[in-house]
Amino acid sequence: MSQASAARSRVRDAAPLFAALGDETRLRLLFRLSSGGPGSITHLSADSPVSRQAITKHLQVLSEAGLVKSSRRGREHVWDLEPKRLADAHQYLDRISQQWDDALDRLKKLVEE
Amino acid sequence: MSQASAARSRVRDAAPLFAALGDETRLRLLFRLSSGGPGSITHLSADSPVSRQAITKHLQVLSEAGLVKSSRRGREHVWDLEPKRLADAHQYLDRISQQWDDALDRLKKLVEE
DNA sequence: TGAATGTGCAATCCGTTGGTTGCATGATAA
DNA sequence: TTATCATGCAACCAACGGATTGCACATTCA
Repeated sequence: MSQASAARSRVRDAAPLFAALGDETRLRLLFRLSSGGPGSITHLSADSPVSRQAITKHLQVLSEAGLVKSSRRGREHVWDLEPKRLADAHQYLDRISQQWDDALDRLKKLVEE
Repeated sequence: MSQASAARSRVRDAAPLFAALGDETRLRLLFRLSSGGPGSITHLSADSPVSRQAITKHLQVLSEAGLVKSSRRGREHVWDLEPKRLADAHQYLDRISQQWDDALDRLKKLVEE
């Protein structure tokens, strides 16, 4: 795979991931899950100002982005974090800032010569 | 400030930041700026499949999120990265994964007792 | 001055999204 | 078995977002 097409597929993977993080309700859900542990939909929507259905939809979005996963326990659906995916987001940011630092270095050397 | 309200204001700050990152065209712009250095609107939109106006709007969004800044040079507007803001995004992710690790530790100790 | 270049502004379009409400279904506990 | 509780499904709505086009304005260069 060429460098350019690798960059394209990175972007295609990263955009929905960040988009999923780009909503207050969803971020609150993530904070809630990371501090309070796994929980059912009803449980999670009890802490929230919006309706249960809204929470369901948000969990769906987070799930499609790979940030959470669910498992059945009796009649409940219990949702939990998927921390690997957070690490992915980290990596994308690293990649950008690394490129940036490299570019600055090149510029610096160019000026110093 | 209480812990809860600090968390709320973090969320309010982080959501638009991630939302700005959650678009393919904008991510490509960031990669382009981080690897190719600063550039004018016309320059940046030359590399892109979408129109110049679209690029302008995206730069506006990135600017409101604090990820880029512009300066005039003659009749051009030159846009550049604002790397501090990338570091902010890093921090938010750190906070979530840290909380998660802490929660896991607590759970572990609870089970071990 | 006049032509070319870089940008901004405004209107418009259409798909997506965040949210709601109402009802149906499926599992559990008394 | 019959309430009850946790979800799912569907329709609907208002607002937002990404993109386009057309035109105006400002700056520069010949």
